[in-house]
Amino acid sequence: MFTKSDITRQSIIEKSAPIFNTKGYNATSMSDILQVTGLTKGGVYGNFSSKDEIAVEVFEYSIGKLKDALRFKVKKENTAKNKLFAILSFYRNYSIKPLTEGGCPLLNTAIEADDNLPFLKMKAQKALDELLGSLEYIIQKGIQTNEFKADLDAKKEATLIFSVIQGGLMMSKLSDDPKILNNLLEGLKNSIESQYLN
Amino acid sequence: MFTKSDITRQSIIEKSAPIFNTKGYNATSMSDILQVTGLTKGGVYGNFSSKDEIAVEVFEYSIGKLKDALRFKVKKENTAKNKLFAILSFYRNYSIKPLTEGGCPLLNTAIEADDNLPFLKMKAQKALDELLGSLEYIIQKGIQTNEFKADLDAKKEATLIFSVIQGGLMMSKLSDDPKILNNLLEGLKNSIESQYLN
DNA sequence: AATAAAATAAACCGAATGGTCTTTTTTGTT
DNA sequence: AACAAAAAAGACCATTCGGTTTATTTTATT
Repeated sequence: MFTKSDITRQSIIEKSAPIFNTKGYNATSMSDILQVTGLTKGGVYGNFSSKDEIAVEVFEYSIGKLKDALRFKVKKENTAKNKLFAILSFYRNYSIKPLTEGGCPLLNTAIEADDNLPFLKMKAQKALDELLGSLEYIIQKGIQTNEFKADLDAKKEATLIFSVIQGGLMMSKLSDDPKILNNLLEGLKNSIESQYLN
Repeated sequence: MFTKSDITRQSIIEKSAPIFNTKGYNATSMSDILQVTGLTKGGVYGNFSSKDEIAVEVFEYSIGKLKDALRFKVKKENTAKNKLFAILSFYRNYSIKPLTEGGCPLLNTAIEADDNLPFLKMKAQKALDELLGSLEYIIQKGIQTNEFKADLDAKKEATLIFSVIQGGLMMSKLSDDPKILNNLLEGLKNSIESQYLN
């Protein structure tokens, strides 16, 4: 059963997620969180011991949502090619319609945390490993089933695809132009079609 | 002639740059700046009207240094291919040996500023445009001189190269692993060699 | 050397920060 | 309905925030 505190806790996480993802960890204040949750300090600090703890759980919540959405789209496809295409299609227009307001939580957290917030950096590292791992796994499977060329370097290709997505996201968001990312995704699609397939 | 205040102003910018680029705009406090410059509030606010003004000039200083360094390396080469290679070589090990402590100021500023700091976002937008433009120009020139294939899409290729660099930077920095970026750069080099040349 | 101007020091300001603590309210159990 | 336990309210705290103001020192000009 869900205790009242479970529900409040989850509500704090869900309502704070867009703030952390938009303003970042440093610029998100406790009073922001109080405002968006409608709670007072007692209510929040009764359920979390610190802002850091909220930030960590918010990140895991946001990244979990992203992973779930990707998994859902990938699972529906049967070929490695179509699984990769599903991932690319997931990121189409992501710069203007992200899953969580503020853009990609991995990118945002990675940049903000890498020099100063080790407790968040660790979580982001793990998330990156998992996402890259999934991508690599799909490609590896494609090779094993003879759908993809045998000499493909799965890890290398996974890294390339993900770097294009993340770099493209940054550029599209900065330029307020979803086409930058979308064109890159189209390019990836073409090169998968022309270079991966047997 | 340089007035005393010119020198102090420049010294504040240069000494603050690593802090802004490492901690970000929000996490950099005026007292950080006082500490690193050895000045007091009077000394700093006599030369700058606000923290925002310092942040903007620091960004332009850091991005200027990056552009200068790139220009210097590019100018030494005579072919479009070698100019592109010079750019790739500039980013080799950038995640562990950046020009300015804290990594790429464009990437850092883009991510922190895009939702909340419009005055910095504008500057980062302009910097991205210029860097992409230079890249595109090199490729375009390569096409015009018949060094590169005529059907190359210069803008598209420039965007792809830069997205890989920026995405790779993020991943290398997050994973504390320069090889991620270096391998991507090597891949870019190979694909320029095999797909651009006539 | 005297003086005017530029630059810096240092005290001060109100507002906001993350966090604590006690009191009150809400909840589930009997 | 009574009561114990859990949860939330809200006053309170020291510290830090960016920024202002006045006094002092340093610099350049004569």
